[in-house]
Amino acid sequence: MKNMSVLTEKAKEQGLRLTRQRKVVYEELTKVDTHPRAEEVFQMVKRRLPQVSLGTVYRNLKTLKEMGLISEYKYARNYSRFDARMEAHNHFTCLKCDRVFDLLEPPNLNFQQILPKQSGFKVRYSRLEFYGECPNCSRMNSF
Amino acid sequence: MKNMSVLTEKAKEQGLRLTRQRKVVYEELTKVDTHPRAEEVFQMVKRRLPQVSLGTVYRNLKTLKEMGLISEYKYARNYSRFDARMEAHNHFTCLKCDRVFDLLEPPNLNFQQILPKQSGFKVRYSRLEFYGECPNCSRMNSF
DNA sequence: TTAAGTGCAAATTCTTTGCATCATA
DNA sequence: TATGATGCAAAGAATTTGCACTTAA
Repeated sequence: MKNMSVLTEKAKEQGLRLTRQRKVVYEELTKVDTHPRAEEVFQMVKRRLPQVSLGTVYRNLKTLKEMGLISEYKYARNYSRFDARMEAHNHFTCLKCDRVFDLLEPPNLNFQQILPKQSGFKVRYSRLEFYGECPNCSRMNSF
Repeated sequence: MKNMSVLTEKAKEQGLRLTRQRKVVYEELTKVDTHPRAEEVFQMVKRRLPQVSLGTVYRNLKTLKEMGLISEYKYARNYSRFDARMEAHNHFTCLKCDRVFDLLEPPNLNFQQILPKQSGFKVRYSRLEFYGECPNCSRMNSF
């Protein structure tokens, strides 16, 4: 699993230990593309490490984020969702089933179209979030 | 103040009462363009109605949102920000001073560029959020 | 008059943290 | 073996809610 070598590398690089808990949190997060919440990650990790605590999961999610290996999204809900996919991409949140989908097509946004060059705003990053019905919920036509 | 007649209208329309607290919450929110948090709205309202409670402010923000008179933004923080400006617009969040600016230029986004027509995703609305340095913090050049 | 709305405080939800102990490097 | 990480439980921060009282319509 090449993902693990990235983790090992980064950990050594930053003088951090590679504990079983940290490894499993990262492994489980790379397995899914559902942008799980901390509680959901906790449940996934718990299946493999029954003794793990929620606090440890929170601490490792924070550490992995600081290592640049995962992203945290706080948009549109009162809790965070986590994602091990690090390429720039957009999200589609289904208002019905609450799932978050990745939209991998590049956004192709022209910032200058929106932010005039002389405005003085320096964009570090941007996020484009879509909300609506996913194909599955849309098909059931019961919105 | 024409904003108030909108409130009166909507309230009558939906069989809701127009209490002093509800009125002042809305009035204060229309006065600012700083996207205040619930606690900040509470402080603004408290200056005019010292007896008001935080719970009442939360309840009224929720009600006003349901009335379609204000918007709630939960992006990027663990708390909400509220806004009485209802036209579609984008936001710029300064990573340094944490202020949120309105960007009124229309986004001019072509959804189909990002979401292929046949994808099955039905977009209800989208949000484009910029993050970076505002003109003021950018000028101080100390990021 | 009467039910929607309020004030107050307690409860909920998500997240962080202090501390004694554990285990990686 | 030294110290970064863990488990546990308690604390925090933002928000919601139950209940008796108030007030707009």
